[in-house]
Amino acid sequence: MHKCDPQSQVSPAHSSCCAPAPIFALVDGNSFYCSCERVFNPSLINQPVIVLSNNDGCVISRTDEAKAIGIKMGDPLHLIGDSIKRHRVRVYSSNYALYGDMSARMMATLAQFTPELEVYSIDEAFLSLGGFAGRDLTDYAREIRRVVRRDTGIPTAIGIGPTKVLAKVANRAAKKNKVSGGVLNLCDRAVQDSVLAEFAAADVWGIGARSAAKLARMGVTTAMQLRDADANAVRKLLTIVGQRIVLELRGQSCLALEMVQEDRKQIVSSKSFGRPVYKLDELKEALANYATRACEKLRRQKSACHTLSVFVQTNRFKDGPQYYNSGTITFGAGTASTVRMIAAANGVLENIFRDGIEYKKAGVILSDLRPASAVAFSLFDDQHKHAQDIKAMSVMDAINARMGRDTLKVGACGASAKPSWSMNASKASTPLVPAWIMKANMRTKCYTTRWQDLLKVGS
DNA sequence: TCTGGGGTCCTAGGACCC
DNA sequence: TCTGGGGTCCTAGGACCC
Repeated sequence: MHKCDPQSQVSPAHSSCCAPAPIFALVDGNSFYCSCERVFNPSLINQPVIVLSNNDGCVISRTDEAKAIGIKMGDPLHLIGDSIKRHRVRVYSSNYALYGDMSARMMATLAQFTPELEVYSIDEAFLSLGGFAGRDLTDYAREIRRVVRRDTGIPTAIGIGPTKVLAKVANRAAKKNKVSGGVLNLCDRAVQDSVLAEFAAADVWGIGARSAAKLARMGVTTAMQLRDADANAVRKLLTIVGQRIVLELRGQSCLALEMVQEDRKQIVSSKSFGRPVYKLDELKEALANYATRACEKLRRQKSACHTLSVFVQTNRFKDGPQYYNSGTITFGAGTASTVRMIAAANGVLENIFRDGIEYKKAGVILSDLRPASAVAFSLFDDQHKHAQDIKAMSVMDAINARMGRDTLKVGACGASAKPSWSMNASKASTPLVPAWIMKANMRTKCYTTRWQDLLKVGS
């Protein structure tokens, strides 16, 4: 991520004399996951809807109607059962195949409006509108909203500002303030003043709970106060990150648009188990599956991994003895081989495993990633074996890409058939289901990515 | 019974070298 | 034997984001 050091950077980032002053728009899908569900199920419109995290654990997306009855982000499902029943909240397991595809459609639509686009997350994109300064940007943003809605079905809010942080503020304010029509332009100083005065410092992008508490002790509780605070004092309190936010609030752009997606520096695959796990073999099977996912990502970005970490842990929400342990192994010559990774993960696991513990979660972390093309061998590495691995993996990837995920997999992942989601929650905890299979009892179909799930009209 | 998963960046401190 | 500073690299932990 490119960031200007405000210490060395006296003039703004775009210092070139002929380049237009930067203008950012942040487009954000409203209640994105819920909106995706609504696109394929119109009966959800105007209803309270929530989407749950993995294992149907807690709330990660909610519609305005769900917010209105007091359901909060992160609420555990099992604590809001009453409210769900009373208000007939429609509840869904997350369906990332669907959301990922809807996201791609939204981004493709946005790309029609500017060549300079940064896909920031699954439901957000920054657009550079610096080249459109001659136009009425509020009108332009309304047009963007209209077309995204028409072509994807997703409602959005758009915030405009001279910096990313101000565009973020504008976006949040646009969402809250219904009269703005989903668009707010914060390029004007007077508008900035009126919005920032009412905007909580804790809601500014980059200010989390810890930082908000520190600022409050300084007497800073609004975004306006933060903007007008002494930048050096803020730096002392919140490091350079906080100082950058102050400058951004003042309209000095420190965070640039990043159009190219850099390769990941770390790949994590970890999950809580659907049921308690005690046995080494079960952990091995779970980790084999996580390592498989991680290596697929690794190969997709054409990297090789030089460090593998494995961790296991108990349920941190449960009273009683806790256990966490992790171990690491390094590869002299980097690898992206699922087979090698699973073998290595097993080795680490045997070192950190203790008998008689109720495990709740495990995972693998691949780090020290470097280009696969630059793997360096020592005298003792078996280069022939390495070449064979690469060939085997590319065959496996090709088959899985054509025939579907896990058509071909390593034996250590377990032979268990894909579970049937028609089973209910209580049955899902029978030992027949592998521990690493996630609970998802309320998953919708993959309308956009599987032929057999295509929506039928008029039948 | 039931509480997500996957990322990034920054800083401080230790190890090591000259 | 004692004393000293400066530089780099690495890692763990904290904080934040979606």
